[in-house]
Amino acid sequence: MSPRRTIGVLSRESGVNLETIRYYERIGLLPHPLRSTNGYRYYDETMIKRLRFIRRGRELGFSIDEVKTLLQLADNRDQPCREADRLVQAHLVEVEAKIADLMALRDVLTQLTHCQSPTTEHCRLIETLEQRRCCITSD
Amino acid sequence: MSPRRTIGVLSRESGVNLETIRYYERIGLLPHPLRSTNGYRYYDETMIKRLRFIRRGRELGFSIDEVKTLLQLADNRDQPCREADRLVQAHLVEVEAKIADLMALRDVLTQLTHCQSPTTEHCRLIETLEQRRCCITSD
DNA sequence: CTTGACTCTGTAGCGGCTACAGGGTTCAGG
DNA sequence: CCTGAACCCTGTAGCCGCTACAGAGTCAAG
Repeated sequence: MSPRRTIGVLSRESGVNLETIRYYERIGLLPHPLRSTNGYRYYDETMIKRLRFIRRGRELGFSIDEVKTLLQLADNRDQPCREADRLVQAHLVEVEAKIADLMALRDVLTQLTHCQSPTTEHCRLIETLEQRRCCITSD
Repeated sequence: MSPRRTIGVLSRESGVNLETIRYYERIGLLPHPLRSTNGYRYYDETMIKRLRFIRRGRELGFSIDEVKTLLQLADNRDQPCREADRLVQAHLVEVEAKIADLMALRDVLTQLTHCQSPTTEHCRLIETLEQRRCCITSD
């Protein structure tokens, strides 16, 4: 008999932090597992898959709620793919907006680098913070 | 006599949320203002500048602690500009890393869009979450 | 005198974890 | 049989940077 899959084992197998697993259970992202008489959680191997699914979804930047939806979609395979596609599209729009924001920010910061002023009296950054109307236009 | 500058007025003048101003005072980013006998905070016009400075620093993505440092630099103009430059550089590195991350993410997401599968049985996103090793390489 | 707009303090919530404290359990080595 | 390490448990608090109350006091216009 292989040793039973406690939370620590599952954590190592799935690559998800042990405390995070308990957190996911608490917020309803993971089902309540079986408990031994000593109160320990024991998991079957389907939980590894489920946690990896969650981890990948999070790595792709989906929120917990979105991951929850995706899990439901994965569990009910007869539903149309449109919902998943919609999530991806919406997320893609957000990511692209964030990229644009950061690139504008990068341009401003680049202009502020390599200021060789011996004092901050004429420091570009400080002057920018004090005088400019607004560096980032959107919002 | 113009009406005294209460926190609400300062909020409107600086573009910083009223509750945020109180929060900044609490964490030591803003000095304690004068108080009237009724307990109301009253601000002089230098506070507008200070708050705008903070707001712009935040818009540029600097953390509260970094903004605190920048405020000190702005207050002590005889110090070399190097410290400010160092902050900008470090921040720029972070921003560029984040852009790179998001662009990789965008590429993955783009590949996942426009899945026309009538069910999620062969949905690209779901399959990706279930099967792929890892979409984002770094970490 | 009332009404409504302001102000105050203190605390709790957001997301997504992470890190304890203070206890119980299990197992291997001596 | 005992000890100690390595687990496990619950519950709560902290992180960041705000934001949103509740419940109270204050002020000025009509």
